[in-house]
Amino acid sequence: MLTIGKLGAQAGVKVPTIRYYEQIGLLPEAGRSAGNQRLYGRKALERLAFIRHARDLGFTLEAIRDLLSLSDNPEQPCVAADAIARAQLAEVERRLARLTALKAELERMVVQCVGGKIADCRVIEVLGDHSLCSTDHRHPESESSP
Amino acid sequence: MLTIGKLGAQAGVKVPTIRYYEQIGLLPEAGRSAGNQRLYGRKALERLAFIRHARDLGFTLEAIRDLLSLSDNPEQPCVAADAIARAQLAEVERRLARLTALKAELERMVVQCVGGKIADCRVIEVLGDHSLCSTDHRHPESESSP
DNA sequence: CTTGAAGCTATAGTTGCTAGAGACATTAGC
DNA sequence: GCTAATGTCTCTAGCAACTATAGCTTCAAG
Ligand SMILES: [Zn+2]
Ligand SMILES: [Zn+2]
Ligand SMILES: [Zn+2]
Ligand SMILES: [Zn+2]
Repeated sequence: MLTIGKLGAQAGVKVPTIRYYEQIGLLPEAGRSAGNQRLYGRKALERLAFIRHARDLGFTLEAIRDLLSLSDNPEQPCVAADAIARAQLAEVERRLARLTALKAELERMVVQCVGGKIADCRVIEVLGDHSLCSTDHRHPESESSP
Repeated sequence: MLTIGKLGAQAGVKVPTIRYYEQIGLLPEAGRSAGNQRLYGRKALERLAFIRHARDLGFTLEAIRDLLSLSDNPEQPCVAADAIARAQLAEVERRLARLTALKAELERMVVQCVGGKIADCRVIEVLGDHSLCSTDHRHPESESSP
């Protein structure tokens, strides 16, 4: 049996994050010790490691919630899980495309600046005028982190 | 003079976002009409377009705040602005590297799954065990959107 | 047996907006 | 001139996915 701190250390997840996951129902309520401290077993560690890994791969908590409930039914077909993964792949590919364009623009900006006064700075100039950009990098819609 | 709606349409920024930018001090308080409605001139439009463009390029509002205050002093040297742009470029490059690794892992996952039961699903399996991954894609630290 | 680390709850803050409620202003049609 | 439809006003609350703080209690080492 692991305390929350050991569990977090094993899974690479901070203690408040574990409590947060429990609060939003991603982890089941942990059993408690006599002194009211959470205690975890091997299954909880596996589940938390799954969450951590999926987060590392950029899945949202909502997607992870679905993946977890799928993995709780091992006899079901896996098409739904695969669809979630493919959607995540598509999302990553979209971000990749956008970041590639951003990188190109940022490189252009910093390379073109010859380093004088702000009034002549190419960085400031380009930021003020998208028509100076070489690509259409504008923000289409929603994203999030990884 | 533009109302907030026209300004937003011109700059490609939603009305509540403009009010939010004013609230956090990124835009100066706008003048008001007799009926207490905000009115904007050409300078406000330029400033808002600058913000929008910088957001599109992934700069944080904090970075944009600094860039704006730099651009308000046109006689100063531009090294600080260039440093902000280079930091943003570095950030984009870090995200790009990470997303590239994620893409590889996700592709591996979906390709390896032969589509049977959840119990045999490669997607679920890999999510549960990072040692099945081909790269070290783990989340080092902070990120945010672009 | 004492002390310091680790745990507990509950609340609030982060970033960059977005959505809603309910009241006032402006504009278009008749 | 009047009314209805937008547009704008303020204020508050909510989103993701945590992180931080405060003020407790419990546990483990010396
Ligand atoms: Zn410069
Ligand atoms: Zn541009
Ligand atoms: Zn599968
Ligand atoms: Zn992995």
